[in-house]
Amino acid sequence: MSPILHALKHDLATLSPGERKLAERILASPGEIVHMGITELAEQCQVSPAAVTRFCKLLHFKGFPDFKVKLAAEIAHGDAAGADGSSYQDIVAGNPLAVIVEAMQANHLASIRDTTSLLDLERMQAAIDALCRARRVDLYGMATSSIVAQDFYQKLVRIGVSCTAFSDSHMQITSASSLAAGDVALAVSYSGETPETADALECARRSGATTISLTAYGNNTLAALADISLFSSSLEQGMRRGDMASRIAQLHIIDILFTGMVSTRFTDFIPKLEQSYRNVQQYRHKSALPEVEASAQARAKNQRNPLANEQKEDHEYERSDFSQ
Amino acid sequence: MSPILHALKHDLATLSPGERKLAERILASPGEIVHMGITELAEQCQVSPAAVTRFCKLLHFKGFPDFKVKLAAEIAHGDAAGADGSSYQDIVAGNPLAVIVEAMQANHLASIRDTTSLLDLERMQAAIDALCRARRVDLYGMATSSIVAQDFYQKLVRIGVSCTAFSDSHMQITSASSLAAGDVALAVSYSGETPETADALECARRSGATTISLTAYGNNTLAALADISLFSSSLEQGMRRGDMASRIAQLHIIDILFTGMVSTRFTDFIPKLEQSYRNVQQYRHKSALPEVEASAQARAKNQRNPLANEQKEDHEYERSDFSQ
DNA sequence: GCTGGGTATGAAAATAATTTTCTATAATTA
DNA sequence: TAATTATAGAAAATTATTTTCATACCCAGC
Repeated sequence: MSPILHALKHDLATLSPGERKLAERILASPGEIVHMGITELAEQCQVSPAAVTRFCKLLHFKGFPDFKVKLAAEIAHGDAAGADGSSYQDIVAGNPLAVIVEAMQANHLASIRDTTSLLDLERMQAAIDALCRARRVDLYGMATSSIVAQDFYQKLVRIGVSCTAFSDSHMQITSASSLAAGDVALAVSYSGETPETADALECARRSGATTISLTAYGNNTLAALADISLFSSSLEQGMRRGDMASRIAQLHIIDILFTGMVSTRFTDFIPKLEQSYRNVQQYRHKSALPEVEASAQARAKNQRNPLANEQKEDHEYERSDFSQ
Repeated sequence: MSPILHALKHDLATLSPGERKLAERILASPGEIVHMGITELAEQCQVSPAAVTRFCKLLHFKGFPDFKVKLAAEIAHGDAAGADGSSYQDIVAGNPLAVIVEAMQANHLASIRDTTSLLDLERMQAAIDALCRARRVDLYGMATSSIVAQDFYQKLVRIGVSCTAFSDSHMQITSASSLAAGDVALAVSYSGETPETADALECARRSGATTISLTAYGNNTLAALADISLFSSSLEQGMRRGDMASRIAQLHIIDILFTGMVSTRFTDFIPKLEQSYRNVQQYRHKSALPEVEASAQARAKNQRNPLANEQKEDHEYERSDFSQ
């Protein structure tokens, strides 16, 4: 099921009566909703059109039309399940490797696709702008989410943005306390309910920083706390180890943020980026175990003589100038 | 390509000038159109809004909103970006965000697909078996690749595999020296030429450990050094910032390795996995800033009263039992 | 049982989006 | 050249959506 519908079902219990009527109607036949006007839907649920708009805002959409378009995209994904494997598959025990591989691919592909179609470009742009203007950037995340924070940290350091990504929650708070207006704090959490991360973001907010959250789609504490809330696709109930797909989706968003930043301030950032890679190559210590090179050369077919080796290396630096 | 876009392209020649301008704009980036109003599209094409409505009617839609919803559903099917399904797009400067998003999606989808199809299941299985048998696992990776190593580290710790993932190259060597036969060392590097990583893997090999490499596809030092070499998809030449896609692909492989391990030794690993998540919830400290919860509640409409809040939390633990 | 503060909700006003109608102009043909 | 038709915009009309505001409601505290 699509992230939107999944989130709806999840939140059903916490919604007000009017909102629940809407949620139930939408879950009953999402395909019809996308061809309705706001008035029609409101009538069918015996609520006012205003309630529908409110409801869509609650779900973090810009309004009813925005909701319709995103919903249409998502239920289209669901239809395509099978052939290309566009729907999430749970991962269970004792499976042959081939099945695991297929399921994993399906999950990862679906989570990237769903995340992209949920994306709100304006909010994304707002986040990019804030990050570009920031004097300092703080990144918060625990456990799985700390990986995502670390990843962004590495990227930001390369373009000379001063930033921290402590995985220690005390340090997170300490750092958050020293933020100022114009700075940015970005908090990552799959559930959006990790207390340590929420604390840090709240602390950053009080310090006057612009706060950004990156969580699974749906209503959660972190998203409510943040000035700009970004979402990755959420998985169905019963999807154990959903954090694998979510982490991929979150990195996908980080990549978009980062590329957006570089694109926005191209002339500032690109030289720094290039320089940082050149310097890593230049100042890198040569192998500590000289024999490694020799034994590796003997085994690697493309490194038969020193000249070929040199050429390969040069080429490699150019080609993968942004990679390790 | 979707039927709508296909029909548009087909009819291009027969359309009037104004209509052709619209058709071309729509074909240029269908993904943007679905988030536009009729006025915005009209302006960009320098035609009147009336022309847009006429155009939609011509295509047998009820009107512009109807067209948008149907188009959204269609491009969701075939993911407009990388329509052919498998070609990488380079990421350049000064692009509008929508283009960046499309390119990023295309790259990530392609890199997961390509990686999967490159997969050698036998080697994969061999790696899984070695990892399952290992008394101890060492993970090596610098910079970007250290993220991947850290990620695997977190997963392995959760199932009680003793393992290390130092990002300090001295510690890597130190740890590698103390490995024994039956242990496993896994080295991650996009280029496969990172000297520090190669040193560590070589050292591990000399200690008698089974060595596994995870690099971009192709001949490289690391792959030559390893007993089992695993590959992620490599990007085309000239692909700058290829490490974004490569990291996603490498995590994809890590996920397969991990799931394969859990699947192989299900009864050993699953209880540990579950227990580790339960313990994280149980021993977690409550929010250090009590007001956070209150202020979050005030903002999060789905947490309107303490009872609903409790219910939500309980439910949350069950649902996201494997996530932060 | 009343009071006060918050929540939920709809009515109506305001705004925005879309469609229709009407008209003008340019192109085409008899 | 005049009649005809296709094209396309301006403006009006319509419709859809959002916002604002007022009210009713619920529940805790007195």
